[in-house]
Order: sequence, then structure tokens, then C-alpha cells
Amino acid sequence: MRLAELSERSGVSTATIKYYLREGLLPPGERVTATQSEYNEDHLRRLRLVRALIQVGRVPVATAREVLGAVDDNALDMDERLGVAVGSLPHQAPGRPEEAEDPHVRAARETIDGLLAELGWHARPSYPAAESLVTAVATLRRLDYPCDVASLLPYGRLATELAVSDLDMISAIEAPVTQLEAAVALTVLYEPVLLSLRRMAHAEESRRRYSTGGEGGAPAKQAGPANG
Amino acid sequence: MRLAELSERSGVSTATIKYYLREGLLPPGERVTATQSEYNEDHLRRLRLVRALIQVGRVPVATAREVLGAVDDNALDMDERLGVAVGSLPHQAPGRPEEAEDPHVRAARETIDGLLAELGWHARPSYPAAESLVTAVATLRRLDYPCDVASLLPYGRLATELAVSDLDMISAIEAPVTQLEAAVALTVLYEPVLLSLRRMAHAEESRRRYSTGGEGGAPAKQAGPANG
DNA sequence: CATGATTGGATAGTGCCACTCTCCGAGCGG
DNA sequence: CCGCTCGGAGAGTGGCACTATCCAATCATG
Repeated sequence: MRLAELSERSGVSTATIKYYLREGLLPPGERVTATQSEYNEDHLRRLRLVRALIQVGRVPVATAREVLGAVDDNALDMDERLGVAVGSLPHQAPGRPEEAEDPHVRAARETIDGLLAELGWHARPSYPAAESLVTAVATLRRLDYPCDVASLLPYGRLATELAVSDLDMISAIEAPVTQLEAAVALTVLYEPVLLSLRRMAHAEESRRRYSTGGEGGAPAKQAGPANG
Repeated sequence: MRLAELSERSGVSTATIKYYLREGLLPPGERVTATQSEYNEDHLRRLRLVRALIQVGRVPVATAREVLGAVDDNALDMDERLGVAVGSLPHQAPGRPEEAEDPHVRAARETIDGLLAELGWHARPSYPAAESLVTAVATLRRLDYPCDVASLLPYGRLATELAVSDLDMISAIEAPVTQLEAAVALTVLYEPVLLSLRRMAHAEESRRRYSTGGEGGAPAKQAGPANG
């Protein structure tokens, strides 16, 4: 198909597709003539993935390029590609190095070490997600909110269960290439699912605890959306 | 204290503090003279919260104003304030109305209805988090990734447990005003904690399943960070 | 009272990022 | 041959979170 059809079928403007091509998020089409290229279903699928990563997963364009580059890198074996790809994914802006001397950051690291020991994990400190965790915990401590090992432990245990569920899902994907892509896509795209469900569960549990109206039908005001 | 001291103690530049004052994220100080204002510990605490929401929680400035405005709104009772505040928090850019006719979106809504029924939740469709969920599930379906009720159910159950844990934490906060702020802060600031732990758990579970090296000490290559 | 520094307020500018517009020459179809 | 589309490249746009600059009032000091 031509660029125009790729655009129509994906719902992405031709200008944006050209931009993605330029940025290396999308492999170039097969050149038919000196001025025309042909795109196939793989391009369409990749384009949809790119859009999903960027729009739903909030992954920056530069990061998406890295991640997809690792997925496509035939010089690496599957494990390495997975590691590089998932490791490139961001959580948030990296903390500045000055924070290393902040006592809150220090305390956060100790808390997290304790948590990992409690969970029996062997996470390496270089893992980017661990750095995000340090930043988040340090921020909570700065605001005097609870985030000791006891507070974090339920989160850690639930994360373990999530991981089991996630890897089961990924294992169920067939082709190896798709499986690698799936690991990236499901890691990123299930994040909004998880966060949305958590907030909905908050509303639900809140109502369950504090609802003063009828148990069953009356719309409780507690944590109601009041949206609009 | 003066603006300069507020800046020094919070680590936020005076220019940024002025910006937050202008934007209404921070209440004005008590005017001492026509050209000077006095700030107190509450300002400092609020400023830290604002920074945490914006930098760690990735909340847009305009949204933070809404959220904090609701927290401070004395015209509403506690339940209403909580509802408005948490309901204002974003997950992601809102989907365009055209998506309403997309069959993927339709299918996503049906899946979610089924999920909510299975979980026994009474969530209202107007809840913003539910809309984010629809977008995320529709995106997954568009990419042919599994996200039927069976796939989502573990997430829903875990979200329920999270909510119990979270509300327990919030209940442990003492003063009512602080409790309201805590609900907002913990809702937002535990999100990166959760996501980080999930990714770390992925690496952990992945190694547990696929590690070919020694069981205990050898650094497995599977899902290793390979970072840098 | 003179004077230089500081404060808080207003306005305009900066940097980043994800596009998006505009132009261009090459080709294709009738 | 001619109007059209195609793909490529560079510059421009808009949103956002600051940030730099200016200004008049005021404070500390001699």
C-alpha cells in the first residue's frame, strides 16, 4: 500500500507518518520507483504499536525509537533485546545527581533495600525502575507520608502476582518476534489499565467503607466522581 | 518567612514559586507591607506537595490547580472534595469523541462492563478512570493483544487489594485536612511506586522462570537491564 | 535623609517536544 | 503534455513549564 493508504488505515496523518519515518520509528517502505514506496501489513502493525506507545503509554518519541530498535536488533539474542527494550522505558524524569546526598533519598534507598530483602528479590540497583522507585519513595518521605517497608510490602507482593499474570500472558503469544513485541507492548499498555483499575477500586472500596446511604442501591457520595 | 527563604527551604527557584503563585497552585502569603509577604510552614508543605504532584505524579499545572482547589474548597464537605479532587486527576490525554463509534472501543466497553460485573463493582461510566480504561483496552484490542475479562480479572482483583491497603494507609493519617491531602497525594504518588515495582517484579519473575544459569547467585541475562 | 539592595508583581521570552505546514522535483495516468 | 499524487526535507506551530527581565515600592544602613 502507499503512504496515503497507510495513513487512512491507521488513522494517522501522512505528515505524522513521514515524521515517524524520519525519526526511525517506522522502517522505510520498499521503494517501488525513485519516488514511491510500498508499505505492508507489518508497517501498519508497527505504526499502530508506535501510536499506542506514544499516546497511551506516554513514551517519548526518542525512547520509542530506542525500544523498538532493540526489539528489531538482530545482533542481540532475545533475552538481550528484551532487557534493552524494557530497560529503556522511562517512568519519569530522572532525578538530578544532587539528590544523591539528600537524606531522604538515602533513607529511601535503605527502605527499598529492606523491601527487596523482604520480598526475596535480587534486583540490581542499576535497574532504571529501581531509580524511579527511589525518587518516588524519597518524595513521599519528604512529605512525611508513610512509605516504610511495611507500607510498601503489600505493593511488592501484589507486583509479584502481577508479574506472574503478565508473563503468563506474554507466554501465550505464539511467534517469537511477536512475543518480544508483546513483552514491550504489554509492559507499557497495561500500566494505564492497572492505574485506572486502582482508582476505580479506590472509589469502590471507599464507598464500601464509608457509604452512609442504603447498602445496595443509593448512590453514595463518598468519592463519587462529581465530574463536570 | 520570605519568598527567598521559601525557595531555599524547598529547593524551588523564586521564579518558579512566583509562577505557582500566579497560577493559583500556592495561596498568596500574608502581606506584611505593600510589597512584602510572609509565608509559613503550610506554604512550604503545599509547595512540596505541588512539586511532588507535578514532577513525580506528572500532573499538569492546570490540573493540579483544580485538584488542590477542590481540597481547599470549604464550600464542599469532605466527601465531595475528595471526589472532585481525585476525579480531576488525569491518566492520559482524553480520547476523541470519534472513537465512540470505533468497534474496538465498543468491544472494550463491553469487556469492561463484564469485568465490573465479575468484580461486583458499581462503578459509574462517568468516572474518568473508567474512560482511561476504555481507551487502554481498546488500544490493546486494536493491536490484537489479549485483554478479555479473563485477562483483566487478575488486575481487577489486585486493584481491589491495593485499594484496601491504600485506604488503610489514608485512614492512619490523623488530621482531617491532612487526610484529604493524603488521599490525593497517596493516590498520585504511589502510582510510580506501583509501576516501578511491577517492572522490577517482571525482571524478577522472568529470571525465576527462564534463568539458565545457577539458581542463586549468577546474574541472569534474562531481562537484565543492560543499561548504558 | 540618601542610597543601595531586596522584594514581589507583571510581561515577555526560552527550550523542549510532538507534530504539521509548505515547498519541491519525480513520476503516473489519460 | 498536464494535472495529479507521491515521498522527502526543512522550517514553522502550539502547548507547556518554566525563566529572564524589568519595575516600583520598601527595607537596612550610614
